Amino acid sequence: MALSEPDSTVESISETILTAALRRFEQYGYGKTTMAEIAADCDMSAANIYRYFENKLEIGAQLARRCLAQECSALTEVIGTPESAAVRLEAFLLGNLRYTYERWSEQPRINELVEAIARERTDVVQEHLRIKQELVTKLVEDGNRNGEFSVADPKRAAEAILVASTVFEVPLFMHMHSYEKFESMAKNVADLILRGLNARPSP
Amino acid sequence: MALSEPDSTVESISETILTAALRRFEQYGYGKTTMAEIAADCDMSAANIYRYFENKLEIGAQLARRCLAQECSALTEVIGTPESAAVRLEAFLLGNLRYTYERWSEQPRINELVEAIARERTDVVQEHLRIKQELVTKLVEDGNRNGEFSVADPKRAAEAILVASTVFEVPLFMHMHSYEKFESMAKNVADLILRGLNARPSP
DNA sequence: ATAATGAATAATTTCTTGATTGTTCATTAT
DNA sequence: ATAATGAACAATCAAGAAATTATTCATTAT
Repeated sequence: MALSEPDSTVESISETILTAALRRFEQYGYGKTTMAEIAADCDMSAANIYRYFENKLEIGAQLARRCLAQECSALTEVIGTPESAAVRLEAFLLGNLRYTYERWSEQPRINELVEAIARERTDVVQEHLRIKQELVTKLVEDGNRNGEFSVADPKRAAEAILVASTVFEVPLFMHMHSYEKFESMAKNVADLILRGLNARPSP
Repeated sequence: MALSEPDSTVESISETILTAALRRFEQYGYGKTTMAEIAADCDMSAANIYRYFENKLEIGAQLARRCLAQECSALTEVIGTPESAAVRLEAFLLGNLRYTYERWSEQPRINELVEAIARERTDVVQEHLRIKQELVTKLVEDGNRNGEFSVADPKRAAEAILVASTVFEVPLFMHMHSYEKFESMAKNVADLILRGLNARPSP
């Protein structure tokens, strides 16, 4: 059961603990796994974990950070494509949705972790949103640069875009519609954001 | 304690019950008020309430419907203004936010009711959203008519607008920011929706 | 007939208590 | 010194009993 980890630097031991915790959280959920179990998986005492992590919630927070960072890097790829900014914005919204939905439907346990963190470690979520906003800001600036967009305040626009895509980011909503319905909603929102409502001077 | 209600039609008695229930729900919350208490306020037995309502949840559902209908009529007023469609759309988003925020901060008990209904009577919420979508559809069509907007599918656009304003409709989010912050977010979203990201042919 | 009730039942909630678990710390090993 | 532990303590959780409450229905009033 023990994870093989020959090193014994603080980093590698922390890593061992995180890996063990993740395995437990995935399989049994955050609430049901005990510090003693995590410790046993690492061949150490529960008390010793506290030399590496402040408490259980902090272990959860670090894992959640990784999980969310993974999402961000997936979205970064989507955004880094050589497509038009418009296409990439829609891909961002759809990717956002896909990630949330798949985590909700395929890893309900991990989702339990994310919800606990959202409740008790607001800072982690805030930071995640900040990073996402940076991503979108970059995308909008990109669109400005190549003439697709003409947005005066890209940061402001990025914030609005994130706010508008809240439904696609929060697992809580996922039970309300089918994936297909959400997909159609995301496309509609992308369309709305891209074109706006204003009439254009017709040529 | 009894509510004065001289009539004895089914409607008036139902009304008496609803009024008593609302007073209890406002003061003590949905969960804490008992059918016996509501009945006592109406000078009748708990059993008799079941001659007028299927069960406690149905009383809650009817009150929630009224509460939500009140919101809709407030928003209808906002939309019925002789302002431009753009101004009215922003007013709609801000009104939406204001209603949610005030109910959350000033009537936390009633909010408890709304949450119970959202969980166990999805139909009531769905209907509310449908009506709201109609409102926005009208507004968009209005904008189309007077040349402010040029939206091919107003219903579709209205759906997207509602989806994009989810944060302002769900009490659950209200604790995340101050009212001022939300106000600024709503304005940003309104701006985004109205103008879109696309570059316009500059005159 | 219709309206209303009290008593009976079923479902929920609350409370209590024991066990489990997170966390600390004095002590032991390396 | 640093790393690790077992024992102790406090907080939380779980199970089941007790009580409360929603709901039904046979019966009584109007």
